[in-house]
Amino acid sequence: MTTSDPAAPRRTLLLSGEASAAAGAGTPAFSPLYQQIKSLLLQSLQRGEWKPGDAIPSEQELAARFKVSQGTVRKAIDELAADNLLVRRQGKGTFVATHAERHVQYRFLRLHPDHGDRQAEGPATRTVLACRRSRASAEVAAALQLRAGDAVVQISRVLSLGGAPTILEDLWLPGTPFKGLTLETLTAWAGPMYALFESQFGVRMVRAEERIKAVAASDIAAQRLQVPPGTPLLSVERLAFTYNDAPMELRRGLYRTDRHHYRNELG
Amino acid sequence: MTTSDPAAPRRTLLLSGEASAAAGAGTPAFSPLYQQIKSLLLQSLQRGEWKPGDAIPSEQELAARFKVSQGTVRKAIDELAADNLLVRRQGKGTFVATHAERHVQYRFLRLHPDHGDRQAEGPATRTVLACRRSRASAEVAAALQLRAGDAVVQISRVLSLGGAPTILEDLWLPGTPFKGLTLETLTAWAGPMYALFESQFGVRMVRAEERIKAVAASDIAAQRLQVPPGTPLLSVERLAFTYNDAPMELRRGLYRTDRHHYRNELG
DNA sequence: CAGTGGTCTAGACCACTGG
DNA sequence: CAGTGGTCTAGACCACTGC
Repeated sequence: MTTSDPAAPRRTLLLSGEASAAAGAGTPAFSPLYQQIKSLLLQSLQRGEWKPGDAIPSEQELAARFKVSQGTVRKAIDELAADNLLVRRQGKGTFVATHAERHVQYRFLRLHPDHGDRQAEGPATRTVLACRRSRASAEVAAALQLRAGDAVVQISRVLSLGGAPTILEDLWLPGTPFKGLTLETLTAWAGPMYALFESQFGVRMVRAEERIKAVAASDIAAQRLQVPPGTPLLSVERLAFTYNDAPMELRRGLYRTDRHHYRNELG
Repeated sequence: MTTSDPAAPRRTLLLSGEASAAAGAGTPAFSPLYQQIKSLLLQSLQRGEWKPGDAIPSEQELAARFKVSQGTVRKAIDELAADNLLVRRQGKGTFVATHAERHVQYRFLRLHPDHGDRQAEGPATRTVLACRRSRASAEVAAALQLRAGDAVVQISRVLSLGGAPTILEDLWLPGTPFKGLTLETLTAWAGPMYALFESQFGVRMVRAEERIKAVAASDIAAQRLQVPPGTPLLSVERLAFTYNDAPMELRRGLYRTDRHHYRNELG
C-alpha cells in the first residue's frame, strides 16, 4: 500500500474508516473517487459544517484537501449541484442551497394558477390554525420512522392564493429536532416554512415524495376552503427528507383546483 | 486571430451556418463547444439519422468527426443522457433512447398501486373505444400549434389496472405526421403506444407537461370507469413534445384513485 | 482480444465577480 | 487585479462487453 514514489499516478482509494466492510457476499464494494468525495461533502453538509447560504471551499482548496485533481472534485460538486444541494455561481464560488432565496421560493409547491403566473397572483397568505405537541399515531410514526407514541409537532394551516383559501394542510414533525417550535414562532415568521426550519432548527429539506389522489371535501374541509361539501379536491400527501434520506416531515394537503392546477414535468 | 501554429490550443468555434446572427442588441450569442456539439447531435436525432434503439457513433469517432477532444463530446453526450435522449451502456456504446425497452415501460405514467408495485399488479389491459379522424377545435389546435379545423386523429380508450378500469383517456394527434393511424393499427399493437408512434410514424415523445385537477365523474365517465357518478377523479391533461419542443400529442385522462395514486418526486 | 464507455490527471485558457 | 467557476485538451489507465 505504500505508494511512496512521488511521480506515480495515485490509485489508492480514500476509504476513510468503515465503508465497504461486511458486504456479505463477495462484492468488493468499490466506488470511484469522485463518488467518495461526494460522500465526504455530503457528510460535511449533513453535520452542518457549512450552513445553507454559505460558500463552501473553492474547488482548488478541496482538491488540495482531498489530494485529488480539481476535475475530480468538480465532478463530485456537479452531481451535488444537479441534486440541488449546492449552487454554483461563476466568479463567486459554490454555495449551500437554501429555501430562503428569493425567486426560488415555494420550490416544492406544484400548484399554479390556471391563468397567468405566480407573480401576477401576488404573495400567498398563511393562516396557522393550530400548532401543538402530541404523540405519533402508528401511521405517522411509520412515515417518520419513529415509534408510535413518540413526541411529534402537529401543525394545521390554510394558504390563500389570489385571495381565496386554496390549500388546507396538516403537518407532522418529529418532536426532538423541532423542540421549541410554537404557534408564536410560526405566526411571527414571514418567509417560507422550510426556510424557518433551516434557520431555527438546522433542518434542511432536500427532496420529497408526493402521493396524489382525488377526494371529496369533508364538511370541515369544505368550510375551511369555502367550497360546498363534496367538492372534488386534490389530496396531496408529502413525505419530505433531509440529507441522508431521513424523513423529517409528513404533510397532508387538500388543494382546491377550481382556479389552480398541479403542474408536473415528465422527462 | 490566425492561430496557425499546429501546437496551439484551438479556440475556433464551429458555428456551422446561421446561428447567432440577428440577435438584435449587442448580445454576442456565444456558446461553449460542447453545447454546439449537443445541438448537432440533437439535429441528427431529430432528422432520424439514428433511430430509437440504434447505437450512435463512438465518442472517439464523434470527436474525430467534429475535430474536438473526446472529453468535449463526452460532456455533450452526458447532457443528452441526462435528458433521457440517449442511454449509455458501458462496454457497448451509446444508444438512442426508446419507449420500446422492457423495464422502462410506461415511463410517463405516474399512477401506481397503493399497495405493492406495478409488477405485482400484472400488465395493463387496453381497450380502444374509438379512433377517428376529425378537425381540430380551437382549443386542441392551440395546444398542438395547428390551425382550428386542421386534421387531427382522436383516440379514446380505457386502461384497466389490476382488473379494474382505472384510466379513461382521450388523445389528439396532429393529422399529418400520423397519417394512416387507424383503430386496427391500435388494437393490433401489443406494446406501449409511444413505442408504436416511434416505429410506425417516426415520432418520439421526449418530454411532457401535465396539469392535474380534481373533478367529479360525469355520468358517461362514471359508467366507463365503473364508479358512481360524481366520484372524485384526477383529471390529468398532458401535452407531449418531440425533439425540438414541438407539441405532438394532447391527452386528457381521468384516473380513478381508489386503489392507485399519482406519484411524484420533488427534487 | 479489441472496442466501448468510465475515471483521473495536469495544465491551459476563458468568463465572471468583486475589491 | 486576484480568485472563482467554466471550458477544453491530451493522454493514461480501468471496467465492461462480446467475439
